Amino acid sequence: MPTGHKRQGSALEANRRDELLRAAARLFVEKGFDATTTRDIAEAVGMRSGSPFYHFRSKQDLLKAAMIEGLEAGHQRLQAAVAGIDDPERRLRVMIRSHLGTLLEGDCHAPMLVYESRSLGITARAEIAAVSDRYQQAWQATLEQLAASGKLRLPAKPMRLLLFGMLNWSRQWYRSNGGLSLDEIAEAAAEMVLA
Amino acid sequence: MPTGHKRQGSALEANRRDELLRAAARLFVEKGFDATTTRDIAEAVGMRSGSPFYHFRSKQDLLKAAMIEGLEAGHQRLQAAVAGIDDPERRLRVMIRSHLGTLLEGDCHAPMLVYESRSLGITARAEIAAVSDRYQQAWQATLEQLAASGKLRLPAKPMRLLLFGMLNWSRQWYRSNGGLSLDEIAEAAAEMVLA
DNA sequence: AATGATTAAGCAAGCAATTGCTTGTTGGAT
DNA sequence: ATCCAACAAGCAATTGCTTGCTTAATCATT
Repeated sequence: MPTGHKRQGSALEANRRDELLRAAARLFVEKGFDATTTRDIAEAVGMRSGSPFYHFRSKQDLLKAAMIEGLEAGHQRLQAAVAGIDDPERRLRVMIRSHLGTLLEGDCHAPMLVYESRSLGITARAEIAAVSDRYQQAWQATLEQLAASGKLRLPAKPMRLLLFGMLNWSRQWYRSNGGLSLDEIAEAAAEMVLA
Repeated sequence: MPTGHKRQGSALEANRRDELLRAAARLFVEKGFDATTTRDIAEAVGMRSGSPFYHFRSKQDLLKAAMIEGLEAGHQRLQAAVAGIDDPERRLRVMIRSHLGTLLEGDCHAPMLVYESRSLGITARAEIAAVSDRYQQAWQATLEQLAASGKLRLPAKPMRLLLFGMLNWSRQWYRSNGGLSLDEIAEAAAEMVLA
């Protein structure tokens, strides 16, 4: 493959860096940012205690990178899910289901890292807020479309805030093996939003 | 005052202990449990770094006590608010407003400490869960009453979970000086719950 | 192709600061 | 005289992070 874009060294580098990112995200969500030591993260990927600092300048940098990566993965998943769906009601239902998926499925749970924002400096917090805002705007647009045709029980903005509360808070009580399924939660939430 | 139940020494003790509890609760909510040092707490009430340990055996004990105190204060506020209200719809509205009050008004914000449960040992977590359950049951009862007369948009249990999500998550975006007021949030939430 | 220079990636060791908590002591109210 | 409440001082462990070095892979030049 003479036109390969990556030398082997670079590929390995990216892999290890991603491993660190994923392990850190998992541990941060599991135990919280402060309760997770850089030694925990290193051990999780089989490195020595100081080695992660070759890939990331600081522990906070690691958190910031994990948050941005997780937010953008969720954003792309959302965009892919709604692609080609024109009916706004149907689109909202798909968005709700997609959001619950990134929030509760798999082992990453990256969106919940946003809750650890306070561990970051103000400049990093602003970066996160910018990425997060783009995600919110996709929702705002769809909700306003629904509100315009009288299909929402509340104005778009308060509705968005309350809806995100319902969805995000589900991380506090959702258990994958019992109780409501993701589809059921999604349908229940949609039921409350739509008039 | 021969029948006084408290000597002055005890009264002062209780005062200082309560000061510690309130300061700790505020700091824990503000910065998180791990990011708050026992020195922060001591300084907040004008003590030296080791003195809080005269009143509390450990930092975790301080958190546990603050959580229980906050939860029970909220519970009493709720009970007082609904006393004598028989109409279940009216009672739910009052409960929602009361819950938002304990959550967002004043400077204590104790209910949000529940989110710091993971910093506790399992036995302490169980104690907290027990107190928290009593609070939830008051809601469950009222919601079931409403569901029985067909006034709920969803069955009582999922409705309770989603409702608490809407309300508790409001701490993430509510600002006392702009946007929606507590009364407006309460009304919007009630609107979504009731059929 | 062979050789020397450079770099990527990580290890070993440890530093400086912080942390929760303990110990022995002291002033003041009863 | 007694004892509550707090102080002064510091210990032991942990923490994020740094430094100097090693190993292997890559690159440039002959």
